[in-house]
Amino acid sequence: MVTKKITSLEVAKLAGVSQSAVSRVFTPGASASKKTEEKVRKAATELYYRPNVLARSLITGRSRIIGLVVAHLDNYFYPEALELISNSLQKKGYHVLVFMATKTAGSIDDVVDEILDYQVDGIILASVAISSNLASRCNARGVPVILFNRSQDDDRFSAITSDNILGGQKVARLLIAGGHKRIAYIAGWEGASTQRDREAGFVEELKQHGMSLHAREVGNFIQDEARQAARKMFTANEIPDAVFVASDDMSFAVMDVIRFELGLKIPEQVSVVGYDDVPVSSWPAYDLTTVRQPANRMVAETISMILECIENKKTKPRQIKIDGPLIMRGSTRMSTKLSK
Amino acid sequence: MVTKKITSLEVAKLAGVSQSAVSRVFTPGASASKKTEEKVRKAATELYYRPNVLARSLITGRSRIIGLVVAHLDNYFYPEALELISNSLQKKGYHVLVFMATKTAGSIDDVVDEILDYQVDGIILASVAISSNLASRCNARGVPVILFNRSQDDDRFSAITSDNILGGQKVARLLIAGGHKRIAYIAGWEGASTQRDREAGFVEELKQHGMSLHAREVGNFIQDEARQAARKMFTANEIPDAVFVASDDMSFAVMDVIRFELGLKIPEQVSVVGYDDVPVSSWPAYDLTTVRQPANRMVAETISMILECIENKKTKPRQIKIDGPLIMRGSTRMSTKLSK
DNA sequence: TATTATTTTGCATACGATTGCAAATACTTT
DNA sequence: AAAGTATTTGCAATCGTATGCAAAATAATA
Repeated sequence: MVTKKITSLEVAKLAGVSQSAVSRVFTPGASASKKTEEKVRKAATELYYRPNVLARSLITGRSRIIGLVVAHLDNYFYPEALELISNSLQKKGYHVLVFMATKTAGSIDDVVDEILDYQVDGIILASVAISSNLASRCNARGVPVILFNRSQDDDRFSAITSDNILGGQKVARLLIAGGHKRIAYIAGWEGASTQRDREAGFVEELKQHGMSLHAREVGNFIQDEARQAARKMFTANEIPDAVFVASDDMSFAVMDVIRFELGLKIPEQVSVVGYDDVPVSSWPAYDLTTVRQPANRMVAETISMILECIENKKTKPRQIKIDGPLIMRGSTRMSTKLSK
Repeated sequence: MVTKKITSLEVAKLAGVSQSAVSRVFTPGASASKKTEEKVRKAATELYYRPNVLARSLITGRSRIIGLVVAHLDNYFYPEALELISNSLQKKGYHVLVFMATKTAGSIDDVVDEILDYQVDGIILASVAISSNLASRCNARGVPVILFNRSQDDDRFSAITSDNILGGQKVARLLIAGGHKRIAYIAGWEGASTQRDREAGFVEELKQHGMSLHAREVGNFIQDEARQAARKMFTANEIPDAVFVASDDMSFAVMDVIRFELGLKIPEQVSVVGYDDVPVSSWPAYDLTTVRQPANRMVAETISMILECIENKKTKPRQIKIDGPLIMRGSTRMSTKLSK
């Protein structure tokens, strides 16, 4: 049932040339005459021959595999990013080996070790951190590591994020301009640089205008926790008239609580702003004002960065921040008429 | 900067044993004495040695890589499935090489060819079809192909789906029981077995009750097209009082049109039913009645099936249908009071 | 303790490709 | 047509590991 594997040797025999000739035909940049090329290609298609990528990798030392570690696939920003990443790499002849960074499946370090076992040419960590020790190992093996949507105080790897500080500032300015007086914040997971930067920019800008947070809760980038946070925040004595939520994903949960559990009007009584601009945000049922994370540009930078590092081993890591626009929608009021 | 690669030979030298001894320690099921195992492990950890999966694959003929082709990552059912698949395989020591099946990136056949180049042990096609010719090639090479959420009239590969015919029937029964008189359907892509089965079950059950479709449009599983379909359907002379939409993803678009563009009330004037039960469906802003596709069970079957095929090359392909419950929510009325 | 049965070990080969090197062929040039 | 230059081509080594085989070491038995 299982036919024997077709190797370059079989092709060589059929074409009446040496095995190396076959290899050269399939190796870009190698020399072969028109005549042999023709013979080889004919034999190859006849036998359905295709080079064994693994065998090739063994000798070239390059696998054309990129390891991608991703968490939070439940936040739609990541599937989108994954799709873009995979597509772009596919076009460049690379492919993506995916690893989930779940809490259950051991530490990230173990996952990265497994990735390295596959001799990947590079690693992209999407919203995931890495230990200093393992970072050194990757470094030592010449495997570039790129952080996507997460930065880390370690200049051994590149990090691509949106400009979260600026994003936070923009949100603050918008809410202040809208005449909001009791401005609150629902934080993401505090270990994440994205969370910290968004909050820092937001709070700093409030301060510039003589304001400070009226309330603050933590949602850890998890919808259930965001719901809890919203309940607590909006059943207090003096409820906020605006809330900035650290991610769109959490925002939806927060809006549901505000509207359907507590019966408050958005934006008349409460303005809500999110972060990411995932597709759902533009759906009229939410119509969420948010800061766009330009996934396509972030991915483009990530890809060109990782390929550059692969081509040229001594490329210096860089931290890149990409500005994203504030997308004004219906979840925030601009008028200064008082709520309540 | 880049330290030399650590091979089993280095470890062997340090441990004072032969290379094969090292190999045996790292090969499950091979024999090695306590003493050498100890020496080898010590040397290995000291040098941070880990076996090269690619080299191993070359000789064993098994890569422990599963190729996964996925389209429609924008429909949340698929990220969820991807996460489950990757996690389950990770636990079994396999890993997932992802390929996007975009319209832009050439045909599926080319993609599958690329997958085969990596000597994958198996292929999962999520919502994607494959040509008969290529199927034979996979077969000939002993690479099992499993269809996930899609079936095909070809008994060379296994297919795991939910029971879409039954699902369609359930929806019909529900809508009939709710007293709806003008029942419509918005179809997915007609090339998909899931679409065909859902519609077949739905229409058949209507027929059993002496009814037929009051209106029918095609959305192709694409939100924009679903929106168009809804606009057309609900601006006609006699609009439906219930619509079954072939996927949740399209349902959201349809609901938005019905409520926000046309100002109709759901479920008072129109009942809406979707298919999939993605997370958004349970959010109160949509609160969509739908048929659940039990992703975890579907994935579990997929994994056990593919592993079985890998272990035992002569496993016969099977078509598995998994029943999913109808999830009653607020987008359908049960009372028989007439709409309008 | 001698003999047999069982493990453990190292040697050498194989997996399927790439690539440096030298010989062979093809193309220029005079 | 001969000499010189540029391309092609095949040979053989190599990448890092697994594994059959026979020898060596150990354990079990008498």
